[in-house]
Amino acid sequence: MMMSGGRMYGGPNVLVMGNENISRSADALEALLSSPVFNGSRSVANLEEVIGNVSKRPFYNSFDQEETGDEDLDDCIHPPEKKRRLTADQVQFLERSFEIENKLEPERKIQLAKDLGLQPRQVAVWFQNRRARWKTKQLERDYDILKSRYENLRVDYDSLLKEKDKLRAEVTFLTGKLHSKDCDLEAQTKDSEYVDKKVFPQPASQCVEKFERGTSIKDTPPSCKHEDLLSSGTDSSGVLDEDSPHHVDCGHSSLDHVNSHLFEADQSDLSHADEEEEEEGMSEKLLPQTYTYHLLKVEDGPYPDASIASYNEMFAMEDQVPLGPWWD
DNA sequence: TTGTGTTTTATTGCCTCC
DNA sequence: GGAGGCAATAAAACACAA
Repeated sequence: MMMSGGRMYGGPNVLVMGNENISRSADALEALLSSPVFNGSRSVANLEEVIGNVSKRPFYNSFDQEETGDEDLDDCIHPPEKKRRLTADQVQFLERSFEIENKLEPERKIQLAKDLGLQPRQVAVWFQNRRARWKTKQLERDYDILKSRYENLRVDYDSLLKEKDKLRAEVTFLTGKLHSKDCDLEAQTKDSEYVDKKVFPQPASQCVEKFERGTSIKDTPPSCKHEDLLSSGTDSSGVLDEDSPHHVDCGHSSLDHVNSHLFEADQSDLSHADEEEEEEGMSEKLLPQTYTYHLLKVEDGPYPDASIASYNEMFAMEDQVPLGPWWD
C-alpha cells in the first residue's frame, strides 16, 4: 500500500476500500464503481458498440475474475498481484478515445473503465502516460522540423557563400582588366594631350610631393615612392633631370618618351597650385585625376580610400557570420 | 537461457486551479 | 483544501541478441 500527498493507491489490481485510506473522493467513487461488488457483471457491450470487433478474451485487469470478499481479504494479507499489461483491444479502444480527446473528464473516465473492465484509476493513469508519450513524440517531431529547417538554411548559406566568392573573384578579375585598359588609355591620352598641346599642370616633382602629403593615399607604392622617383635625375632643388626615366605610372613604357617634356613644365603653374592647395587643404585636387588613379592602383587598386574601405567592409562583414549547429 | 535494453503500467511528490 | 495534471521515477513486462 502506498500513500502520497494524501493519495492512496493499492497495487495494480488490488483495491482497498477502507474509507479512511481513500482521500480522493473521486478515486473512492471510482474504486467503488470498479469493485466486483458494484460491477461484478460488467460486460464489454459498450466497447463492442463503439469499435465493433472486440476480443472476447477476458481482460486481465478487470474484476470479472471470480472474486469474493474473502479474496479481497486475502489481497490485504498477501502481496499484491504484479502489474499486467492491457490487452491489445483495451489499448486500441483507449487509443481511439485518446484521439478524440486527450483529456479525461470524470464521467468519461468512469464510462471507459466500465467499457473496458478496468478501474477508473487505470484509465486515468493510461491517459496520463499516453499524454506524456505524445508530448515526447511531439518534441521529437519539433526537433526534426527545426533540424531540417536549419539544414536547409545551411545549404542556402553555403551556396550564397560560394556565389559571393565567385562574384568577388569576378570583381577582382574585372578590376584588373579595367585597370590595364585604363592605364593604356591613360597613356595614350597623355601622349596625345601632353605631347601635342605641350600642356602639363605641374611638374612631376610637385606631383609626387603632393601625393606624399595627400590624404587619400596611405602608403605610396614602394616602386613609385617619392624617393624612388627622385633618387636619380634630381638635383638638390628636387627638380628632375630631364633625361631621367621617371614613371609615375609604374611600368608603362608608353609614357617614357614624354616624361622629359612633362617634367619640364612651367613652374608658374605650380605656384598657383600651391596657393590653391593652401586655401583648400586638398593636395589631390591639384593632381590630374589620372595620376591619382595610377598611383593608387599599384597597391590598393583603383579605389579612393572611401571606396576601398567600403569594399573591404562589404566582404569582411559577411565573413564574420558565425555558423554552427545550434544543438551542438 | 540469460543479460540487457525498451516499453508499459503504476506511484510519488509537487503544482495549479477553483 | 480537495481535485486533478504533470514530471520523475520505480518496477514489471516484453523483445531480442548472444
